[in-house]
Amino acid sequence: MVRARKTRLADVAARAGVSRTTASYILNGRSGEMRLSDDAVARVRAAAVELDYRPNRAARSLRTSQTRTVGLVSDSVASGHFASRMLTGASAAARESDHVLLIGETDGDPLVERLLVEQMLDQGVDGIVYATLRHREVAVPAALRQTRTVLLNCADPASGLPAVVPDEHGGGRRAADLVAGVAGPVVVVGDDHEQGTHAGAMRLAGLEEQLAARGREVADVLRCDWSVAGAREAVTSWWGTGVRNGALVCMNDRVAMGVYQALTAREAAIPGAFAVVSFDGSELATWLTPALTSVALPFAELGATAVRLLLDPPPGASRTVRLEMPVVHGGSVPASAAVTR
Amino acid sequence: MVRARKTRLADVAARAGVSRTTASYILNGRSGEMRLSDDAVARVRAAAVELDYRPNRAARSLRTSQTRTVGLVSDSVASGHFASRMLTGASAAARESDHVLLIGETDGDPLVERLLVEQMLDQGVDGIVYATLRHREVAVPAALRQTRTVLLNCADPASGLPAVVPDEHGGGRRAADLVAGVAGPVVVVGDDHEQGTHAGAMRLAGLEEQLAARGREVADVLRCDWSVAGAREAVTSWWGTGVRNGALVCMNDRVAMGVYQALTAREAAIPGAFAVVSFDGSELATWLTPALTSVALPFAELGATAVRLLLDPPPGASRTVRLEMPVVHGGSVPASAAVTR
DNA sequence: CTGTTAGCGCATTCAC
DNA sequence: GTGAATGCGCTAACAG
Repeated sequence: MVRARKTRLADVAARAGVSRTTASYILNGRSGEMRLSDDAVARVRAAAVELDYRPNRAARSLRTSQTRTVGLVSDSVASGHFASRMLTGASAAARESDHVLLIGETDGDPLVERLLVEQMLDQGVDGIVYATLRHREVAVPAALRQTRTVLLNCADPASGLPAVVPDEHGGGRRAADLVAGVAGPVVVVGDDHEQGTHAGAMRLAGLEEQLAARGREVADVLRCDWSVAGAREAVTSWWGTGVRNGALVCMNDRVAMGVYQALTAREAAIPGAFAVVSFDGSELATWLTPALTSVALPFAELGATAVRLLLDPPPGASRTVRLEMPVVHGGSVPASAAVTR
Repeated sequence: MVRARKTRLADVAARAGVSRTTASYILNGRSGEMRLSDDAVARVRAAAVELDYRPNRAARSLRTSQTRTVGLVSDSVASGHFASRMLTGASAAARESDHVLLIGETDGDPLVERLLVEQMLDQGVDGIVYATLRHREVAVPAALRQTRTVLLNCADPASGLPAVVPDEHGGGRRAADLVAGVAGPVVVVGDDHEQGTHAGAMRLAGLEEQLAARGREVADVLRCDWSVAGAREAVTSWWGTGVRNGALVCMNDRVAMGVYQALTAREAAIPGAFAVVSFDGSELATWLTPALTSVALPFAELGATAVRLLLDPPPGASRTVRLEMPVVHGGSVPASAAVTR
C-alpha cells in the first residue's frame, strides 16, 4: 500500500509558473473568463498531467458544498434477483457525470430508513434516489426534503416528487398485442393487486384496453399470489374448466414458471396449445423451455434515468417519467399470433 | 426542498459555553483525554442534541483525510441475480461502522476498472473491496495499492491481498454428505473448470474427497456449461447409458433446473429415482418442484465480512477467510439419504 | 483543564 | 492577466 504524496493545486501552479488562481480557473475549464495566454493554459494543463494532479475532493466539497456523490436508498433492491440492475444503471449513469453512487438498504424498516437517509445527508450527497424493489406507492421520509430527490420504481402522490417508473400500462398493451391473434380464451394468471397496486392493476388495465381495441377480451383472471407454486396450483385447478387452448398472460416470470409446470405436467404444448406471455423479462424467462416471451422491466435504464434526472433536471416541471417495457421474444407465443400495431 | 442552516461545532461550543476544542473532544468521545468537568461534558452533549448538530464530513475529511466511505468495485456483481446480495451485506456492514458504501461496476472492462478505482481513490475512500461475480482468480489493478484493499469472491495470489471467499471445498464435502446414502451412482453435472477454476474444481475436489471417505465415488462427470440448456442436453444424452437411479450433483442451480427438465420429461421421479443436489442456494432452488436441496453461497455474509475485514483488520497476518456454505434443504434428496457427519 | 492558533486544499473576490 | 487574501468547518498542536 504505497500512497504517493498528493500533488496539490499549488504544485501545479508553481510548476507552470502561474498563480494558484490561474491554475484553478484553467483546470476548471473557466479559462475563458479570464483571457489567459494560450501558453499559460498549455503550461498548466501540461503540469497537471505531468504531476498527475487530482483535486482533493474534501477540500473542494468544503468550499463548494458539493460532493459529486449521489445516494440511492432502497428497501431491498440489491437483494432482488433482477431489480438489482437498477444499481448497475444508476452507478453507470453516476459515473458518466463524474459522480459516485452511495447505496444503502433499509429492508423496509422505517427506522433504518431514517438513519440511512440522514447518514447520506451527513455525507453531503448531492441528491438521493429513493428506490423500491416493487413498483408501488410510498410515503417518503421527511428528511428527504432536505435534498434533491428522485423516486425510482415508486411514486409518492403526496409529495409530487419526480419519479421514474416502468410504463406498466403500455406493457399491458404490448402483452395484448402478443396474444391478440391466439386462438382460444385469454386468461390472466396472477392477482391484480398483489405487491402494491401499481404493477398488477396497470398491467391488467393496459391489457384489457388493448385487447378490447382488437375486439377481444380477458376471459378469466386466475387469482393467486405471484409465485411459482401459487400459479401452478391456480392453473391446475383451472384445468378442470376444460379449456384446452388459449393464451395465458402471467403477471411475472415466476408465475409463468408455475404455469409451465402445470401445463407440461398435463402435456399441454407451449406454444402449440397455449401461448404464454409474462411480465419482467428476467433471466428466468430465458431458462424456461421454450424460452418465455416476456414484457421486460427495463431496470438498468430505470436506474440510469433516475440518476440523470437527479443530476441534470430538465427545465420543465418535475414530472413522472414512464419508461417503455420492451418485449423480450422467446418461443412461448406462436409466430403467427403476434399482431403488429 | 428545505435545507436548514447547518449548525457548526462553534455553535454548539458557544451554546455550551466552552471552546471549540473542548466541544470537539467531547463530541469525539475523547473527553477522557482531557479531564473535563462532568458538567461541561453534559452541557456540550445537550447543546449538540438541541441544535441537532451534525459534523461537516467534508471539513472533517479535509482535516483527517478519512472519509468514512468504502468503495466496492466489481465486474458485474449488481447485475447478477443473486450475487448482488454481496452488496446488501457490504452496505449493511458499512453502515454498522458508520461508513457508507460506494459502488461501481466495470463490466469486465480494464479501462473502466482503472477509471473507477481512480475515481474512488479521488473520492478518498478509506478502502476498497474488489469483488467479482464468479469466484475466480484475478489480477487487481495496480492503483489498488494506494489504499487498503480486500478481495471479495476472488483471489489474487500474486498480490497476497486478504480475501473473503466461500469455502467451495467444504461445500463439496457437504454435497457428498447429502448424497452419500443414495442408491445408485453419483454423477456430477457441469464442467469442472467452467467460469474460472475456483468454484468448479474445488467443489468437485471436496465432493470426491468426502465421497471417498464414505467409501463411495463419483461415477461420472457430465461435461457441459453451467446453463439450463447445457445441463438438459447433457443429461438427455447421458440417459442413453441406461442408468435409472442415483444422485445428480449439479454445479449450480441453473444446471439443476436443466436436470429437472430432462428428468421430468422422462418421468424419472425426484427424489424417488434420482436425488438432485446443487450449489448456489439461489431463489431458483425454491422455485423448482420439488424444491432443490442446494449448498448455498452465503453472498450477503461474504460482502459483510469483506467490509468488516477492511474496516477493522484483525491483528494477525492478512489471510484468506473462507466462509461456510450452508445447506439449504429442499425435497430433492430422499430424507433417508443424508448422512450426518 | 481550557482557549488560541494554525492549517487541511480549494474556489473566489478584490486589488494590482 | 495575475497574485494575495479570505474562509469553508474541523482537528490538534501548543500555550496558558
